[in-house]
Amino acid sequence: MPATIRDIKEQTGLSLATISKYLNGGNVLPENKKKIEASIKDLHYEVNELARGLVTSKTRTIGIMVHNISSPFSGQILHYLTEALREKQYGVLICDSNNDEKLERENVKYLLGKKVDGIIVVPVTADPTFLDATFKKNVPVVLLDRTLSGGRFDCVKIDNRGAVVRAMQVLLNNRHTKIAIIASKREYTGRERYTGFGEAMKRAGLTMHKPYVKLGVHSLAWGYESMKELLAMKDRPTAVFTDNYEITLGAMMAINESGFKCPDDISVLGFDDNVIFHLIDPPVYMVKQPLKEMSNKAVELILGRIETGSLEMPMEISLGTTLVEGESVKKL
Amino acid sequence: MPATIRDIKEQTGLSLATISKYLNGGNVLPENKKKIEASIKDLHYEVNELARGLVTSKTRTIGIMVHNISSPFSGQILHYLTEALREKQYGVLICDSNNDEKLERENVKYLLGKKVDGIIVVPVTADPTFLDATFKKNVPVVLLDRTLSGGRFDCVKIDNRGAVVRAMQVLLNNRHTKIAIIASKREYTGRERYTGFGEAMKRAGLTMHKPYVKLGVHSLAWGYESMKELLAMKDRPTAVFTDNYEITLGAMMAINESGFKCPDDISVLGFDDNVIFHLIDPPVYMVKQPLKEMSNKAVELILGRIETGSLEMPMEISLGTTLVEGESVKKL
DNA sequence: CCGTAAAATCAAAACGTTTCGCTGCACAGC
DNA sequence: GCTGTGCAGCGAAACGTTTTGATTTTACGG
Repeated sequence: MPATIRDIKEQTGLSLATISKYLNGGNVLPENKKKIEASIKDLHYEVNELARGLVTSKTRTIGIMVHNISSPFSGQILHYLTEALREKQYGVLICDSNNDEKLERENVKYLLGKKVDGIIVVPVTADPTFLDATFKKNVPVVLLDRTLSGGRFDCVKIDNRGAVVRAMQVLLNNRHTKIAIIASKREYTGRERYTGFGEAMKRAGLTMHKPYVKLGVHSLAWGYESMKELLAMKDRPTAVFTDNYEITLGAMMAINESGFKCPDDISVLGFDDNVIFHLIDPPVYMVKQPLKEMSNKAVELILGRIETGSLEMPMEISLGTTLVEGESVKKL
Repeated sequence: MPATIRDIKEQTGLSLATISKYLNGGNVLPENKKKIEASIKDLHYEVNELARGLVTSKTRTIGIMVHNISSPFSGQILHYLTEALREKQYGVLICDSNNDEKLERENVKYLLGKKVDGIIVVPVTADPTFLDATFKKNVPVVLLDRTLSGGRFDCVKIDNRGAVVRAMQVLLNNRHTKIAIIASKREYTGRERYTGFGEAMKRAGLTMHKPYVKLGVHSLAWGYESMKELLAMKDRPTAVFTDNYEITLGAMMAINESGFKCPDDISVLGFDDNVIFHLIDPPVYMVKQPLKEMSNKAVELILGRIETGSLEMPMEISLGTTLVEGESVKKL
């Protein structure tokens, strides 16, 4: 029912090839150009992307897989990514891996089936094999926020270790020595931040007290439970570093419910800036990631690969972070 | 490079038609079935969805347009929607309207260009004409959370007025009479809730005090500024109804910063449940929407339209809400 | 006015499926 | 032994583009 290039051919008397050329920005005589444009308007013609995709095997669509679509982190990342891609006339096919390795594997298959031109992924799994198929099909991949071993893919992330080492100065400068950490050990970011934490402690000449180290999963519940346990200790830590948004939130909930006061009884230093943390009492001292810059860089990288077909070595880009002051750290 | 149905034809000696029939679940002789399956495995064949889509003009893809992808509401909705659609083997093309009418209009065009089989939309614009094109192209649309005038589209939402009327009982039962409202007037939900608010006041024999009515936009800032103004009044309201997540959050921020205490100095009743509101001090009394049920219903509706091609009258489904108790309302 | 290079146009093939209408076969009922 | 019915299978056409290599038109210097 909708008009095709063939209808335009009938109306203008030109050949398919010429019309196609016009549609793709080629040179046609001004006179013919006029005819074609008039005909397009008259017939309400729009190109059928499916047919075009079939012959070019390009769809101008990027697949995006996020670890968990309902986290605020994903919300912001998706906002920036879709904005940047839209600007370049690319569409996005979004998948939620829901922190599930099996689903993540399926998502890759699904996206390749949809013939996306490239994939941006915030990975759940540490094992990079789930992306093998993209390699075979020559579909470029850019990792976001978390890298994978093997160095086979471009990656945009932040310098997690460095960020934590610097942030820890805040606690150290305020003379904290009994410092705990609540982190996720399942993800790259959590492990990196834990490493940074260890480094900072070591440099300060402090030793890590085993019961103060709470490595678990990326969830509000883990932050909540861990903080409860820390607060219940006879020998309470004076400060806690919390790995991410969900854990920080859970930890603050635990403190608020417990009767203890932050920062009087316990100080908190968090990761992942969010407007929430300016609201709650007290405002939390946080490490803030440059989400917009990360997103833009990821888009730039993947479009570079797609449009130049570049096979250069994958590059890993680490962006810097900033510190957002709060009132959750007490001077001892 | 990837194997096609033609390669299978060569290997099995069968015709294209037979192989296609098999791929689409038709009956073939057990013997041939074996041959085809062996060949598929051998060649790593997978159907080219682009080619299939070209001839069937179905893509098994649903377009989803949300008013603002970085809001927690969208995050949750998207999570449930993608989950339900994935289960039915449908993919999703997600667009962020970013609260921008122009972008919303473009998104419709974009999705239709991508030949989606249907569109689920949380609309920004009140004027339904931006969806006209879907009508012409026979692409079913389901509205989510907000309906549009004209009654031309299926819609899944909650009973906003009723929810507010019932929620207001909490304030009324606690003998509040000086009640303010901070709401967005740009969206359907805000206007409906405002109407419900008015109804509840009227039924209780109370009159709305103009300065207590803050109708503005759906943003943290509006909630924040409005609450500041309310607090600055000589004749302060004793309670405030806040329309949505962002406004409630902003309002709580304003209270916390102002030196006033909730609920001692001012009570708050909010809309949109979120884990945040259990954390902050005090936990907020809230109306909670059944997001999962809403999402599932929307998927059910749109797949029904697509798969049966039904042209029945559009239906509007209103689901009920629940009340989540908090400590933000004071008994007078 | 001719010859030639460059630019514009053309017809036809290709992309990988599904679908249409037809043929051939086996089997049942009379 | 004939007719009728139903099922698998088949070849060919269709879906709406882009691309290729050949051909025509244009422009221009000599």
